[in-house]
Amino acid sequence: MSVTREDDEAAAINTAVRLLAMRHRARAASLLATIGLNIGQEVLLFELAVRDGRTQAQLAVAASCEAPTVTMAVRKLEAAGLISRVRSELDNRAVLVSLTEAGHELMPRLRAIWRQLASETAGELPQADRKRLVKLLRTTTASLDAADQVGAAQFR
Amino acid sequence: MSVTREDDEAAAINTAVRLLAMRHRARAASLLATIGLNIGQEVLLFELAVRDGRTQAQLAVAASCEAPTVTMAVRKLEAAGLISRVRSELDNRAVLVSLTEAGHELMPRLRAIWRQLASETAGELPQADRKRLVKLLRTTTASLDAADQVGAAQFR
DNA sequence: CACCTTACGTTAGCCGACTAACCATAGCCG
DNA sequence: CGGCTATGGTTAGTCGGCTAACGTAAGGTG
Repeated sequence: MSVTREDDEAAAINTAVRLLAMRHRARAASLLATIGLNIGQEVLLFELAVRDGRTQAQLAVAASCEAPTVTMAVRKLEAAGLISRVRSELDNRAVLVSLTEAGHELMPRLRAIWRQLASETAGELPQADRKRLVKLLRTTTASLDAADQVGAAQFR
Repeated sequence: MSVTREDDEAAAINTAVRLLAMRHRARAASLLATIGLNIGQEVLLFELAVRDGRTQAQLAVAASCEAPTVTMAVRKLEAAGLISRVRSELDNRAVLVSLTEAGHELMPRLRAIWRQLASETAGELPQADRKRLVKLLRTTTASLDAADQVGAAQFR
């Protein structure tokens, strides 16, 4: 058996991340379904609630996903009547996305679901641990980003 | 603006989890690709390395995913020559999955990649924080599991 | 023994995320 | 001005995960 202590630690970290990711996503999907949303759409709604009338490209950056993902999500949100899309007058390529009245009205329920999910995730933790958790999650995410930059840079 | 402090905390937690999940998965996929693996397959290989000759149903439980997911992953791993499938003699429904020679030989490289990923994720953290991170991830995962049980129980 | 239920595995179909390739428009610059 | 490059958005196709439904085998029970 050539499994070292390091292997065990690596497995512990990687599987812990993977399992939380799966559970959190699954639970989010389940909760969002109760208000007729699919997962992935909520991110855009939250972003638009903060600042309306942004382009899809801006939303992709804000949501930290790719353009085609935004295209599909935005299309379904529009079909659901929650957002509207209008061509920008300043840039004929760009599309400005805004919350409709229905979209605005949905936000309170969406926020409630988001609080519920966060509570189910970390609600049992003491306040200090919750802070720590978020901090650690952000640190590790940033660390992975940096590694990915380097990794990608090798192919230039 | 009806966004409370609680909403902010909820968003902080949920987005932090979501972002780490995305980055970690993406980086894992990128690293696994260097040894010809697709994401999702590594879990089964690790499980088989621990105990060989398990049924797909057992693997599904161990990998914490659903049966059809195992079916597809196992099929591709077999096509890649890394595992073999034989019908169980004790139970004609079951299929026993085992690592092939090639599968065993791949493990060291797979472990190296897993260490690399864990290092890129949490390598910059002091040892104590790494411990804390894993503990927090597991606690939150368990918490979500419990919530999901309750949530699902409502439909009975 | 026959039946009903449970368990294993597969198939079909859906969904969100990605990449690659494409079209159209903007913007820069010789 | 003409053309090159960069940018916004869409389309097509892939992949992993899920649920639902199916066929088959095992196993308990009347």
